[in-house]
Amino acid sequence: MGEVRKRMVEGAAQLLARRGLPGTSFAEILELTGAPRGSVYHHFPDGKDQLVGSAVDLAGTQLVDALNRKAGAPAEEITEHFLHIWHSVLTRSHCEAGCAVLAVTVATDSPELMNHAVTVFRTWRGRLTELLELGGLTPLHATQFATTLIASVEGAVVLSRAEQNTEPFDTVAKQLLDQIRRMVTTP
Amino acid sequence: MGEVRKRMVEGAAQLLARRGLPGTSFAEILELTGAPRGSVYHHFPDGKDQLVGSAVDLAGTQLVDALNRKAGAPAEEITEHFLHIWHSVLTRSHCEAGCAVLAVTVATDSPELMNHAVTVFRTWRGRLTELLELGGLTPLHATQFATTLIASVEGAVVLSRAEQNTEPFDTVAKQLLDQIRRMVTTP
DNA sequence: GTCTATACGAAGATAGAC
DNA sequence: GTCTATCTTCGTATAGAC
Repeated sequence: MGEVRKRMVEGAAQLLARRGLPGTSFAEILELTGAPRGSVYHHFPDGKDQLVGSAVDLAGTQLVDALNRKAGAPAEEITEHFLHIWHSVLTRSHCEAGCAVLAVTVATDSPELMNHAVTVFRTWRGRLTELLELGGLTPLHATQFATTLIASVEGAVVLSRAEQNTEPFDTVAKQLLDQIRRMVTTP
Repeated sequence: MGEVRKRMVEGAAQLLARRGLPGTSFAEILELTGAPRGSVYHHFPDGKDQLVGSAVDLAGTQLVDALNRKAGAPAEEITEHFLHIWHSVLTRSHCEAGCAVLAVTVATDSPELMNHAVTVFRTWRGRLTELLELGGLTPLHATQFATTLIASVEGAVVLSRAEQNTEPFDTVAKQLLDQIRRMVTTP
């Protein structure tokens, strides 16, 4: 896997999160990464869809990798970690960035690209469910809470980005933590 | 307010919800509504931003109007109604449509348009807070839950649309109802 | 692998007649 | 208010040399 290609995929993921699908053009990616224009279709013969699809996959695996670092921890800690990751996305970008995968789902017409996004969402739900179950939740609670956690955080990130303020996110995060604590203490 | 203009705004709102900001082009709007091409810049002298901004405003007021029909009802019923509205958006469109306001926030570069979206989100939070408080919640619980309700539902709609299935939404909705019931019974 | 140049199409916007 | 025609910009994609 080439170094240039990797930088382009990372750049695309960043642009998706910050400016959405229409804002993720070749011109912007090349400017951001300094990659050579001539190599775009060398690395991505299928064009933009292939590049964006790779960026979605990258965003997917990055989050899974981050979650896996807490494998075996109690469900409450898994939740805290998941919330921390997304809080960092907001703070590190001064509330300019959101979720690259969500950005694709609401703007693409390509079934191919949508499949990438769906796969990532499924993977997140699946892995989060496993980790929560490993962390002490019943299988039912684990699946249900994993879904709510992802949905709520995705929505909270959207609200906080719109407001340019982490307050909406923090408010939602607090309630999610309350919820997981109740689940842990009263099974 | 002209009849044609109204149809164009409604069409834009629908396209935003279904195909996102890039999919909401003049050509599509004209095809969908049958409006005359020649009158686009007559009704919207400031072009696309003005049209999309109006569509966002429309989506905003439509939801507020729908919520207001339950004014005075218990908090649990307000919550059910809010969930029902968004569930209908999914089922009526066979999971093809989502939230027009969210679609704009993650794809626009225009601060002007973002302001429209932020205002709508704030209005929703504000009105929902009032209705929940009117329905028996403490002021603190009302603000907090209003934010969580909007964030969770927005995220759940995204997941369900991606999956082409209301299951993620239903899972999240169930937990939100559990939560509001706990808030009502244990103040 | 990378370059320049360019074709092609889509979408937003404008001009001027009716 | 509505029409046709046209301009411009931008973004994707291709061609062919180095």
